[in-house]
Parts: sequence; structure tokens; C-alpha cells
Amino acid sequence: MAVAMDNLLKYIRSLTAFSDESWELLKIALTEREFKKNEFLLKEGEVCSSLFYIDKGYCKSYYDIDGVVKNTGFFFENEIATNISSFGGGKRSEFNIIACEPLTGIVFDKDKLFRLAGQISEIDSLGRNCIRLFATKQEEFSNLFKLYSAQERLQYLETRYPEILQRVSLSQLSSFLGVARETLSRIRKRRILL
Amino acid sequence: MAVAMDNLLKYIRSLTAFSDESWELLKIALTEREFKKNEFLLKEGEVCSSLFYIDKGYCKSYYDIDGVVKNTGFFFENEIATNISSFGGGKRSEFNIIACEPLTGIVFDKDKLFRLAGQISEIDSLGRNCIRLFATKQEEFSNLFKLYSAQERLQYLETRYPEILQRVSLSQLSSFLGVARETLSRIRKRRILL
DNA sequence: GTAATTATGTGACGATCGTCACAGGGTAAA
DNA sequence: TTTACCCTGTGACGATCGTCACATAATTAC
Repeated sequence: MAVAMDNLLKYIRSLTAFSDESWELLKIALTEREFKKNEFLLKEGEVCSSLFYIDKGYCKSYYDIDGVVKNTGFFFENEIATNISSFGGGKRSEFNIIACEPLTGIVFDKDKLFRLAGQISEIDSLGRNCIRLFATKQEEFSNLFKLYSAQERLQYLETRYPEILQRVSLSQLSSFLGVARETLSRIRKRRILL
Repeated sequence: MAVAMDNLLKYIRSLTAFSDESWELLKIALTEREFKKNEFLLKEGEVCSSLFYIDKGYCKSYYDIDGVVKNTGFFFENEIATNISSFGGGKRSEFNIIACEPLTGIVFDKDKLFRLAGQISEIDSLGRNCIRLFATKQEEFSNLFKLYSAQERLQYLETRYPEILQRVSLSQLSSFLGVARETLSRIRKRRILL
């Protein structure tokens, strides 16, 4: 659908100046793709060779630690999901990325993207801005654990990222907040009573 | 000292290809500087306009929450310290960066650096690699809280980042690990008995 | 060298958390 | 409709944690 591509262009232009010419060239590296619910965007052990722009639906990153699922991130419409260290450093991914709903995305091919970035400075600048956004968000969530209690972290999500609470089940959210499912259930109960 | 500059060049070349010519140009944006113990590299409320390459000594980033110090990062020799969202996004910093020992660093001036990056692709590439490293590290530490208990986080530091434990006092480290000072003291005691 | 400051350990105690277990509600597939 | 599965809540209980308090060791400043 042309709609997904239009959305991506809007997203890109919200980040950095981007001419129509750069856009036409960037398209070489782009492929629209549908993922079914529970389909993998990236599997543990693979080397990540794509960025995934999410147009519709959402996905999550998770570690499988001795059979226990630990969710580390949720990615919604108008965001980019990837494994930054695997994508940039060529290392095998330690975690999975999986669609939590039927998902429409636009896949950035790494090789083509790098070739273009070497030639077109606007595409290069786009890449840097994406990484910077990613780094900023990681830092934000990392600090949550150092600055706040579990209850305060939940409050933070409610005010700053209400979408996560609306769309992600409590069971899925608990490991992201670093607590057991039952604990999150009780924190929520405590909060309602105040 | 020329030594600090030599170390920086080695560091840069460990990240990305960097010609002698690029290096001569990059020097325009660099200033060597000494910081006394407890001197600020960056203060809360300021806009961060520098990257700090650390040649000797170490520093930390911390939030002051109602007078309580919460340490969020430690940066040692051969690392770059900065506030990535303030540096890249022009926002006021929410935290401080302060020298924990007498510190020798090389300061990258943002304006000059950006001007150079626009012209020299090797300098541009260096910038992207620095941001990527930063993002990878933030992700790593962020996931520690989602995957492991306080005791396991301490173990992780011991094996992966022994330098932090050797040089940072327990009191300083506790908030970085997301626990109270007394708790960290007891965790350490528990571990010795095993 | 002495005083002041900072770092560490530890006891006590209440709060919170993780785990196991089980019950009920909701949804989707057969 | 019935069955199966997932999600949420909750009780019990032991483990861990945060806080306050205080003692002592180590470091730093004068």
C-alpha cells in the first residue's frame, strides 16, 4: 500500500530534512512486508540485517532465558524496531523480535541502506538520527530502574507512554517493568486504592 | 600532553577507518582539558555542547532527586562521556556529569565537530559509531534490570566490567545497581559466603 | 598528627517482592 | 456449545529490600 510509504516519509521528515530526490533513492532499500501474529521479525542467533519501520500493529523484543520469556521492549506504529548492536556491529542477536498483532512494516535492507548512505548525505543523516533516538530511549528506560521504584515506573509509563498500557497485557508488561506478573497486579491494585 | 591525543587517535582507529588527513582536520574541534576532582563536566539545566573523551581518571553521571544522588553511569579511560539527548537534541540536561578523580580529557566542540562532519565523511562516520556504541551500552544496562536480580546484576558487573567494582566505592555503586547502599553491602556478604 | 569527613558493616523492623497454587473470566477454536 | 487456552486476581509464605540508627574503619583535609 502506498499509505505505509507515505507514513514513513512523514516520519522521516519529522526527523530530518529529506528531499524528494533522496526519498526516491531511499526506496531502493525499502520493502513493504506483512507479518502474521507471532511471526518473527528477528530470531535469536541471527545477525540482524534490517530496520523495521512499523506502520500498523506492534511487536516486542524478548529474551528467552531458560524457557522464561523476558520482554525488553515494545514497538508501535511510527517507530523503528531493530537490534542495534547486531545491526550495526554484525553480532548475532541475543534476543527475538516478534509481532504481537498482525503487523505491516517497511523493511530497510542494511546493505542497500549503507551503500546509499555512503552517497547521499541526507540518508546518512537519517541513519544517525534514528540511532540517536534509539539511544535516547534506551537511556530513558535504563534510568527508570535507577531512579524509581516499580510503582513509580508504572506511573511513568502511564503518563509518558499510555499506549503501552492500553495495548500490552499485564502479563506481557511485567517483565518489561522488571517485576513478577503477580506483583504488577498488586501494584495496580494499590494504586487504585489511593 | 601529546600522549592524550595519541590515545584518542588509537581509540578512534579502533572504531573506524581514519586517515591522517581527517585527524589533522578533526584536531580543530579538539581541546585538551584537566578537571579537578568533583569538578563538573556538565551541569543539570545546561545544554550539552561537548563530547568528553577520557584519557585519565573517571567521571560519573548522576541525577539529583530531591537532594538524593542517583548515579546512572560511570565513564573510564578510553570512553566518551556526554548527554546524548542533550548533545544531539539541544535539550537541557536533566543530570550532571562530574569528575570522580582528577581527570584529563579531550573535549570535542559540538559546533566545530558538526561543521567538520558535514564535510569529512570519516569524521561523520566516527560520530555515528560513537552514538552506536553508546546506544548498545545503554541497551545492555537497561536489559540487566529486566533480566536479572540485584545479585545477578552485581555478578554481571564483576565478570564484564571488573574495573567499575575496583574503582567505584560501594556507596557510589549502589544507586547504579538500583538498590540501597545497605542492600548492596549485604548482597556482597551473601556472595562471599557461597 | 589530629580533626573532619566519608565509607562500610550491621541490627531491627516493616514494606515489598517472588514463587507456588488455585480460581474465575474472557476469548477463540473445534 | 463445549473445550482449551490465556489473562487476571488473590492467598500464603519465605526471601529480599528500604529505611533508620549507630558503630567502626578508612580516607581526606587542615
